[in-house]
Amino acid sequence: MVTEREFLDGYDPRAYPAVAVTVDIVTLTIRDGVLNVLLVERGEQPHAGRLALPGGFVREETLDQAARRELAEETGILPRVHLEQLATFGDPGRDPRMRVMSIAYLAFAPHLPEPTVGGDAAAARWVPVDTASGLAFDHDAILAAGLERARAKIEYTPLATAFVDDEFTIAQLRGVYTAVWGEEPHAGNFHRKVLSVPGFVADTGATTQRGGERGGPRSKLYRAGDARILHPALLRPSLER
Amino acid sequence: MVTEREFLDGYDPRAYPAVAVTVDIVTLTIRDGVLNVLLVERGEQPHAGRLALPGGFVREETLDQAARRELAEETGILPRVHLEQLATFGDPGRDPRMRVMSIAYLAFAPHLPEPTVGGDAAAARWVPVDTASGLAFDHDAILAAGLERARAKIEYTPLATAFVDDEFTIAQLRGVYTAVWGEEPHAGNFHRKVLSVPGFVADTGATTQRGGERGGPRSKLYRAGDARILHPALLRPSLER
DNA sequence: CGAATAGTGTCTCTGAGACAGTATTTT
DNA sequence: AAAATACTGTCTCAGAGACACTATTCG
Repeated sequence: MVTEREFLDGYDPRAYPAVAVTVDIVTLTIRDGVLNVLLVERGEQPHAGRLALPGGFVREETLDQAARRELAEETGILPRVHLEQLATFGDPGRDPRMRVMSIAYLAFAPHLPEPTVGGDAAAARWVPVDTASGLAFDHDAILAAGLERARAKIEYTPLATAFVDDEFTIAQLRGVYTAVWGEEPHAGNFHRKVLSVPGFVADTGATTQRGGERGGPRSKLYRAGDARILHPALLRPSLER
Repeated sequence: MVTEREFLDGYDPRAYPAVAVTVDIVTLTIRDGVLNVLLVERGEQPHAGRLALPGGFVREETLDQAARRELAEETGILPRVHLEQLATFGDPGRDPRMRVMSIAYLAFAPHLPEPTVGGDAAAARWVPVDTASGLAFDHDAILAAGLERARAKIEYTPLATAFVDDEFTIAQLRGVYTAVWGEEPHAGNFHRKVLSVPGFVADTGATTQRGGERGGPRSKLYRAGDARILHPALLRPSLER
């Protein structure tokens, strides 16, 4: 990594152009069957009034801690959120003021109430991903990277369970795939498949209190299983193969 | 990302603790059937004398450009190397001198001569990944991340072709999978599979000049095809399913 | 010649997807 | 009753893996 000539003990960091390091978070959830992303409205220039991903400076903490802290500040506490590093965006000029390295994180959240504006954010709100464009800075690209990661990740990991409540039905889980992929898997085959993948879901023995709103039997309730990867994977129908 | 209160127009970056930003590169190649990684020997403290991943400071350039530039400086020019961002390592204390954000890159290189020590590196050399441990800083973890990425990536992309010459035989391609995965796919099934995946390889019409060293027919020569993803994928035999 | 290897044939088993059918619950 | 939905049965086809076989070329 750091080479000898450039980074001697006597090296003075202040002799180099300053670089700011931030984390920006693509937080996804599903509301009314639609994939939503958490955005904040910028109050200051540049890009005042535009929507942006929540984020902030990295302090004396790990990057993961920084992401978790920022997310908690924006939305109130988030106990069971899945967080993972996505990619780092640091091209010159992405922020007009100075060089900013943004370490993007991806978060999968279950359905939550409206975000509590506890932190810095002037106004944080959920926005359907279809209508989230024209974001500040290069956040359109960061969001796109997060969406693609999420779509790929629920294929071979049980992370779709991070979008639903602790106990859920197979139909609710299917709703996650429908919302994230933008297309509905075949209900019957999906059902059998989910139950056949070892460790994906665990039966609770309970069922829902009533059937669907427009009829239908009560469904069994499941919990997330202990598998960390899905074998075999659930592959997206499209993505021309 | 950057919030209003913390990053006003009058914000003074020098008021914050300085952060250095580097790129570190996991460069993989195959030498004599063994997966090797490019390492440099550190001349200065900390970790003087230990091996480390090559890398250096990010200048006024994109992160991809920084990685490509550093790699060229360490190894002489690299025309057809595949480079991709891996992850960012920036926990406090990973460098004892100051906060250093390292944006790790992964490079797939065809077999190359010994690296030309054109750049900063005191001594750069290829090291079999099996024997590459005890690296400086947190480079063991970065290397591990690179290896796992490489192993997964050749499953569903044609990037294994980045490890071989422009024209190659199926057996050479199989050697790539053997070296990267650490286990040999079944020769006959591998052969048929590679030819059956659309766009993985393209027939050149030519064959090798002679058969194997210990006998066997001449093999056909192929070039990389135009596929960017492999359908269906080549899955690792192990990785208990 | 004997050994090694390229490339192909074939069989079995798993799993994906299409489709249909049954049971249960709603309005 | 009619509609909706949970869940299951069954068929077909693609593909993975095991194994065997032929053809070619080396020492």
